[in-house]
Amino acid sequence: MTQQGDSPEFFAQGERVGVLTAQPLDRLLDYRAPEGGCFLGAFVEVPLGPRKVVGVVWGPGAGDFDAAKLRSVIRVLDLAPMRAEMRSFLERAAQYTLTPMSMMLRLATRAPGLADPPSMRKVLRRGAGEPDRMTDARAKVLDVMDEYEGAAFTASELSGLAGVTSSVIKGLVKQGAIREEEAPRDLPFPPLDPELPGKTLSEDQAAAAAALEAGVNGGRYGTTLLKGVTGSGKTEVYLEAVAACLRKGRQALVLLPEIALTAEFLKRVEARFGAVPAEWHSGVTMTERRRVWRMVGQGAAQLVIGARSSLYLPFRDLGLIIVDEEHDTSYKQEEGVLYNARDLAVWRASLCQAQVVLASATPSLETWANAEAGKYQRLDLTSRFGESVLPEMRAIDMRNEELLPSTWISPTLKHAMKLRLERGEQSLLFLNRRGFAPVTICRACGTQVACDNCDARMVEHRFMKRLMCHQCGETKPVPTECPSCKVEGKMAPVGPGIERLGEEAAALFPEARIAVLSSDLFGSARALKQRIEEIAAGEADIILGTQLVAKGHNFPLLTLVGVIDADLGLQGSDLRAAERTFQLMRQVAGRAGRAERRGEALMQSFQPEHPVIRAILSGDEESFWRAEAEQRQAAGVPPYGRMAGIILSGTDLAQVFDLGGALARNDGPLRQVGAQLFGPAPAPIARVRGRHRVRLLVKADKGVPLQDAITRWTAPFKLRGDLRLNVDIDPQNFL
DNA sequence: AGCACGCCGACT
DNA sequence: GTCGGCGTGCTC
Repeated sequence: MTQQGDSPEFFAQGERVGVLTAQPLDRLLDYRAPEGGCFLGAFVEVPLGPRKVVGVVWGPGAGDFDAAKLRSVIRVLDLAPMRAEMRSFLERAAQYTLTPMSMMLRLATRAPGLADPPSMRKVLRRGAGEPDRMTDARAKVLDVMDEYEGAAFTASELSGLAGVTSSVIKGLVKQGAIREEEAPRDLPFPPLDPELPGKTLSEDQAAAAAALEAGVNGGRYGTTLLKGVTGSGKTEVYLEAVAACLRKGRQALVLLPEIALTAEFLKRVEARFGAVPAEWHSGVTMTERRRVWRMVGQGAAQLVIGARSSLYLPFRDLGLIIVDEEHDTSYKQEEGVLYNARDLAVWRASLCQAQVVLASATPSLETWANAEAGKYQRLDLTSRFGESVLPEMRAIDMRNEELLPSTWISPTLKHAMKLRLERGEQSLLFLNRRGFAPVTICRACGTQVACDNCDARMVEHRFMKRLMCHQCGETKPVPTECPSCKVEGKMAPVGPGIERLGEEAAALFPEARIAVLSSDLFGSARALKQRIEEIAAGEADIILGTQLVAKGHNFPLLTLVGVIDADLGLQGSDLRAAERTFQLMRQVAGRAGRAERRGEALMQSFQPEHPVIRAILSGDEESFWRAEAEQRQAAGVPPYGRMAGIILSGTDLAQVFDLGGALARNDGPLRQVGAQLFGPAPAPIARVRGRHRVRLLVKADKGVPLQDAITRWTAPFKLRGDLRLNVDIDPQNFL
C-alpha cells in the first residue's frame, strides 16, 4: 500500500482524478478517488447528474472545479485497467480524425454489461452420489458424463447430448448423482495450437512466411506489405506469422474487410490451429460480444478475427495485426467516427511493439508508396501455378462494335462466350451496377425519377418490381405515369444493371444456365455463399456479377471474364478513381483460368487508349503505380499531399449554404498554413435522408499541421439548429 | 447522451 | 387555467 501511494499511476482515496466518460462532453470531469484508491486507466463507475455512467481514470484531476461540488467515484469495475498504449492510441486517433475523446472511448467500450459483475450460470458436474434406481434415461445421462470426464455441462447441453428431457436431469440432481455449481458464463476461448502442421508451402511462400516470422519473433514494431495475386496463398503465409505470434504467447488480430468472409476464414483457422478463434463484428450477439471483450482483455482469446472495430478491443499483449485485402475501401469508416482502419492498425501496432501485415493482390497507392519509400517491408508472392495463370487480357474497342439499342454485350464478347459454352467452361460478366436499370426516364418530358428524400436517382429492381434509392434504401413502385408531366405510359428504364444484363444473356443463350450474383438478390450471407459454392461446382454456365464477385471467390471452371464497362469510374473527380478501376479490373481478371487452362479477360471500353486500361492490359502493375504516383505527386494530392473534406448538413439548404459561405469567407487559419479551400459546393449526393449536404475541400502540403488549422478555423462557428459539421481527414469517397 | 428547465398552443 | 411540444444547457 505504501508503494501504491508513491506511484504516479495510483490515486489514493479522496485525491482528485480526471475521468473520461463516453458522454459527449469533450473534456474530463474531476472526481474524488474512491475508497481503496484507483489506478490510472481504471474502469470506474461515476455519478453524472442523476445517472451512473462508466468512465476511465485518465489522469490527475484538473483541480479547477469547486471542491465542495466534487463527487466521488462510486467504484472501480472488475476489469483490467485500460493500458497506457490503448489510451495513447485513442488520443492519437482522436487528434488525427478530429473526433472528441468521448466518441473514441465509446468505440473502445462497445461491449454490453461492462459495469455488471462477471455473469454466472449454473453448470452440472458428476456428483458423488448414485441414483437409487437406474433407468435407461438416467444411464444415458451418466454415460455422457463419463464420456466427457470432468466436463461441466449446462442443463440443455446435457439433455441434448443424452437425448432425455430435463426432468431426468432434475431427478439426478436431487439424488446427488449430479452436482450443480456456479461458473462464469464468459468462458475462455479454447487454446489454439500453433504446432499443428500447416499446409505445405511453396518455395516463395515459405520464404515470405520466414520473413514474417522473423519480424514477429523480433518483438518490435514493423509493417510489411504482403503482395500476392489471388491464388498465390497469402492466407497460408500470414497464418504462419500468426503461428509465430501465438508461440511467443502474444495475441494476434486478423482484420477482414467484410463480415461475409469471416465464416470461411474461421474454418481455415480451425483447420490450421485446431480451434475456433474469437470473432468480432456487428453481427456478433450481445453475449458473445461481452465474452470476447472480456476474454481479449484477460488474454484468454489468443486470436481475433474481426472487422475494423476490433482495433479497439482491450488486447493485453497484441503482437501481430493482419489487414487482409488492405486496399478494400470498406476499411474506411464512413459514418460516425471517420477513420481508416488500415492506418490505425499501423499506429496501434507501433504503440505496442507489434508487427503489421498488409495483405493484398492490388495494394492501395498509399501502401505501395510506403513500401517504395522503404517505410514498409515488401514481400511478393508469385502465383503458385507459375506465371501462366495471368489471363490473356484484351480490350474490346466499343467504337467498332455493332450494338442494338439497350444491349451491352458486344458481338466480340458474345462470340467468346459462345466458345466457352461449347467447351463446357464458364464465363463471367462483370458489371458494377446493382438492379435492373440505373435510371428511369420519362420519354415525354425527360424527367428522371429521383428519391423523395435524397437527390439520388432511383434504380429499378425488377425482381422486386420496385424502384430503390441506393442512398437511403427507400423504395417505391415503378410509376406508369410521369411524376412531372403526368403523361401515362412513357416511363422507360435506361442503362444497364446486372439484372438487365441477365435478361440479355438469357436472350442470347437461351439454353445456358445463368446465375446472377448481386448482394441484394440474397437474403443472407449464408444463402449467397451456398449459391457461390454451387456455381463453383459447375451449376451455371454464365455468371453475372457485381463488385462482390471481385472478392476472393474461386471458380475453377471459369475461363472467360467479360468486363461490360471498363470505363466506369475512370471519369469523375475522385482522385482514387483510376486506382479503384485498376484494382477492380485486376481482381476480376484474376478470376479467370486458375486451373490448368489459361483464361481470357475481355474489357469493353470506349477509350482503350486510356493509361489505366493500357496498364491493366500490359500486366505491368509497377508501371501503373509509378505513373499514378507521379500524377498524384504533380497534383499534390494524397499520399503526397493532405486533404480533408468538410461536410455540412442540415434540413434547410439556405442555412447549410450560409454556413458554408461563412466558413469560406473566414478561412484565415487555413491560409496561414498555405492550405487551399474549395467550395462550398453541393456534395455529389446533395441530399441524403432529407438532409442537404454541402461540401468544402481543404488541400495542403504534406508537412502542414492540417488538423490544428481546421480546428482553429471551424471552432468559432456555433452550429445553430440541426446544422452539422463533419470533418473527414483523408476522404476516400468524395460524396 | 440523457435529463431538466423553460417558454408558447390545445385540452379537462 | 394546465399538459406537453422540443429548443437550450448542464453534467465533476
